[in-house]
Amino acid sequence: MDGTVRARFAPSPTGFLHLGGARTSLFNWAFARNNKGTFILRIEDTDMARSTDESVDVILDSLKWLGFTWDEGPGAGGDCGPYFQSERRGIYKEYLQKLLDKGHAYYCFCTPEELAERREKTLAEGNNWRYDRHCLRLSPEEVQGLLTPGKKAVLRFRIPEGTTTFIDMLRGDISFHNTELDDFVILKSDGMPTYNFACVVDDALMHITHVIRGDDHISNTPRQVLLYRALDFCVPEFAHIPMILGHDKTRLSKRHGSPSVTYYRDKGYLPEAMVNYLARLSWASGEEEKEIFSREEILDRFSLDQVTKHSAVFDLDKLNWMNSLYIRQASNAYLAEILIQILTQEGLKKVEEITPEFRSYCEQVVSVMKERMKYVALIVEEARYFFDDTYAFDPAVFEKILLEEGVSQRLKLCRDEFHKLPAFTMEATEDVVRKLSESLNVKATKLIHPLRVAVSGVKVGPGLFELLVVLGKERVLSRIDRALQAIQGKK
RNA sequence: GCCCUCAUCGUCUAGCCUGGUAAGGACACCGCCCUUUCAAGGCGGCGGCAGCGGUUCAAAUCCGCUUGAGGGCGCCA
Repeated sequence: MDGTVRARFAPSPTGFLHLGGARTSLFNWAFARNNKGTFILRIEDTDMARSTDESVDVILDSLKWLGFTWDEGPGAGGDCGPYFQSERRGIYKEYLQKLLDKGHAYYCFCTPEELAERREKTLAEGNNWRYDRHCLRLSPEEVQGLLTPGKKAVLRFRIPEGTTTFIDMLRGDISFHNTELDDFVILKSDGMPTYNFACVVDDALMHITHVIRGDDHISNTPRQVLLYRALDFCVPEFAHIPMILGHDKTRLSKRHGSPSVTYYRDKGYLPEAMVNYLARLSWASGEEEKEIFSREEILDRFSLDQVTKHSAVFDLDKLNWMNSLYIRQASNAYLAEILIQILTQEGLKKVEEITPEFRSYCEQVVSVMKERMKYVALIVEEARYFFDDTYAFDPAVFEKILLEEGVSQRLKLCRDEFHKLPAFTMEATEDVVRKLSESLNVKATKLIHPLRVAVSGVKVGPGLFELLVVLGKERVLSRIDRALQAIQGKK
C-alpha cells in the first residue's frame, strides 16, 4: 500500500442513513484513520426522482452523531469537489465523450417499454436476458438522424469479450465472464449518469485508493473495472464488506424494526455504544475477551483483514446490553441532556421550560435510573411518573400491593412521619420506614412496596429512598395522599 | 432460471492462512447467591465446527462435492 490512503463513503440521499450504511461508513472512516489517510464523503444524488435535501441533512446529521468526521465533502471542502454528483455533470460529460470517441459507448434509443417487452419475451422462452444490442447496429448517420429531432436516448457501455477479474481484499480473486455483463446504461435519458459510471469517474478523479462498500456491490465491480480500463484510470483496491441482516436473515429493512440511525439516536442510544456495536458486527480485533472498544481503540486496531466475510445478523439484545453499559459509565450531565432532548421531542416539556433547576432535576433522575436503562427514552416509556403527576396505577399492582389489608394505615403513618422530617434525605426517609416497621412489627417491605407503588404507580424502579429524594418531600406527600384517595375510592 | 459470494453455540465472534490444547469469549436463555422491586454484580449451566467424501499418523483448519443462506441480474444506488 503505497501513497496516502483515500477512502470514501458515498451514500445516496434517498432516505435516512440506515445501520448498514452507518457500518460501511464506520469501516471506511476507521480504515482511513488507521492508515493516516483521508476520509471523503460524497453524495450520490443522481436519482433526481428520489434524492432529497432533507435526506442529505439526515445523513449528515447521522454521520456527525456517530462521530465519523470527514476530511473532504459537504461542509468540509476539499480539492476534488464538488462532492455532490448532481453538480458534476460537466465532468461526466467529458468522460462520456471519451468513451464515445473510443467506441466504448454507443447511443441507444430503445424505450423502457420496448426493453421490458423484449426482456419478458426472452425470459418466457427460458433464456437469460441481456441487452440485445439492438442499437449497436445503428450507423452513425442513423444515430445522427435520431438524435437531431431530439429523440430520447441513453448511452450504453459496450462490454468487451473475455473475462473480468478483480481482487477483493477480503476474498481474493473474483472473476466474471463478460457474457454475464450486458451493455449497461451509463447515461440516462434525463442527462444524469448512472451509478456505475459516476462512481467510477468520481472514485478515479477523487483519487480513491480503497473502495470499501457492501458486498451487494460485488456484481457491479466487474462492470466498474471495465469502465476504469476503458477510461485509462487506475483501478483502486476493493473490499466488499458483509451486509447486516435482520433476524430472518434477509437484508435489514423497515420490516425489522427501524433500521435508521436517527431512530436510535432519538431513543437515547449513545453514539459511542452504537459505534462499538456496529464495529463488532463483522469485525473482531483478535483480543478474545474484549468486547468494549472506544472510538479511539477501534481506530487504533481496525484492519480489513480482521473483517469477516459472512453477513451478520443485527441483534437488538446485544446493542441494548452494550448501550446500558455505556449509559452506566456516562456522566449525569450528558445523560440529562439526552433526556431533555427526548422530553422536548415528545412534547412533555417545552424548550422554554428547561430551567437550570429542571436540568438538575433531570440529572437526578438519570442518576437513579442509569443502572437500569437500556436506552434513555425508557424513562419516558416506563418511568413517566418522574415528569407526570397524574401517573396511572398499574391495575394488577394496585390490587396486589395497595389494596392489601392495613396498607392505608401504614401509608398514612409514613406520610405523617415524612411530613415532620426537617431534611428529606435518603438516610432520614429510610430511618422513618425502618423505625415504623419495627414499631408496627411488620417487615420493612410491607412499607417499602406500598410506598413505591403510591409514589410511582408501578412496582419496578429505583431504590425507594433514592426515588423519594429525587421526587422531593412535597411531591411525595401529595402523591401518598393521591394514592390514599385512590385506595379509598376502590373500597 | 443464470451469475457471484458466504458457511464455528439461537445471535455476534476467536481459532482457519502457518493442520495437533477439554473449540475460547460476549449477548440471549436457565439456575443459585446478593437484595427493597427492577436492574447491576458474583457463581454455575445450556449450547456449535451444515452434511458427505478425500489428503494426512492427525482436519473446525487443506481439497472436492452436496446442501443451505445472502446478493446481483433496472434509464435504483
